[in-house]
Amino acid sequence: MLGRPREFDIDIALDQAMELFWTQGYESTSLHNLLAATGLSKSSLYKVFGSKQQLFEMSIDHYSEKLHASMKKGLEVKASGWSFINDILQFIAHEGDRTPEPRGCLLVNSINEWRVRDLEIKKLIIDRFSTFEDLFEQAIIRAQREGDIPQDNSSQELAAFLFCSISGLRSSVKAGASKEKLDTIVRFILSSLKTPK
Amino acid sequence: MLGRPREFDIDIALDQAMELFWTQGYESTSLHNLLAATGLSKSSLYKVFGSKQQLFEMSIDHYSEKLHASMKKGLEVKASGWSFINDILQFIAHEGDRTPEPRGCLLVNSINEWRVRDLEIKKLIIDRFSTFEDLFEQAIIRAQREGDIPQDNSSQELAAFLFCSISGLRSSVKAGASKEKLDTIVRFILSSLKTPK
DNA sequence: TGACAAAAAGACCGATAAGTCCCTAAATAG
DNA sequence: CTATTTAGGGACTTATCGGTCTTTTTGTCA
Repeated sequence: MLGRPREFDIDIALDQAMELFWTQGYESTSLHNLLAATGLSKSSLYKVFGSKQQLFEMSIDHYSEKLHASMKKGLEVKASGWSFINDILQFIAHEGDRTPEPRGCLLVNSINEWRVRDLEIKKLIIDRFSTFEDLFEQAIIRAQREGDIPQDNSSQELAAFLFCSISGLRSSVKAGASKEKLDTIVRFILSSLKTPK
Repeated sequence: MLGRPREFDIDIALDQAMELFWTQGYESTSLHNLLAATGLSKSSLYKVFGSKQQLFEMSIDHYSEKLHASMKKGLEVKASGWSFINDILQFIAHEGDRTPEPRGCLLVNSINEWRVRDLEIKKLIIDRFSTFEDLFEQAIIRAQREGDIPQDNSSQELAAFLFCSISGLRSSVKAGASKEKLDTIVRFILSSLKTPK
């Protein structure tokens, strides 16, 4: 309790930094940008977050936890596992309607950006990926139980396919595909999940 | 014919620069790296290619033309449209076997890297994308003619789906998915193409 | 009130970025 | 051989990068 009290909220600052990394990527985001976005001074940022890279890692964590929590909640709330999957695909496909410059998923962006350089970061990202794939599998298991997806295929394999499809959909959105094309892709993905192999 | 003759081959230098951008991305590739990779002097590089960004744009062109030519050739040579599609998916899925650090596709990487900043570059990349989607459509049309893909779905829509799936597959490869998982994904993609919707 | 502790401001640092420019080297044309 | 023309080497410029450190401010506790 001693000393001058902090004038900012760490969580809010982290959220703002995360938003910036999400929009711009790691390399293109300068310390200067981060200071402007968070309103922190350089010394405060370094004292609290250590370094740019550590702040990025914390941003990845923060993003994953936030998104995962909201999706987990979504899965619990939705009427069916199938509608959960459907809604996610729709939401992603229509990102271009909500913003002129779709930024996709921070994790997918980052796995593409962090190539050779830092294996620690890659590991961190990959680890988070599996969290989401697990969640998709839960949704698929539920949809199979509810009769919307045939039991012929293993839920794990279906989850891998769905995850891959979503990554591709993200790229297509970024590549500026038309609404019609995106709708078509979503239709195909959904239909593929329903088809016994 | 006047003056000191050039001591390097422009096309070779461009190819080397392209390889570097492909491996490292734009931001992470410094002029210094480019000079080392091409063996050019700074003045030569600027005289011939103008700037780092122009060199990158030329690299995108070069990559697209090279890849497109080889795929076009491949489509002509292959026994069937279906085997062409199959082989491409296998080739991409197994990139991890050929190199410890898969670099994916320069175009997909770049569309992810060039976010907000430069719309000209984004346009250039998107334009190249459609070239490949067209080629996929040709392959699908052929496979439909040959009876390997049902005619129920429009070739254009199938091409959009295939293209999206390939982008996703590339992300999965980069994310270090296991061989089994990648095989599963490929199996699902192929099966989806064969299924009337 | 005064000692103390922590936060904030921002001057400062070395490294490196992309890009310019000048000078020398090397070829040909006359 | 000389003049001309272009290529190449690399010093130089300006800006910005991530990161450190000192100084000042602002609070708490005794």
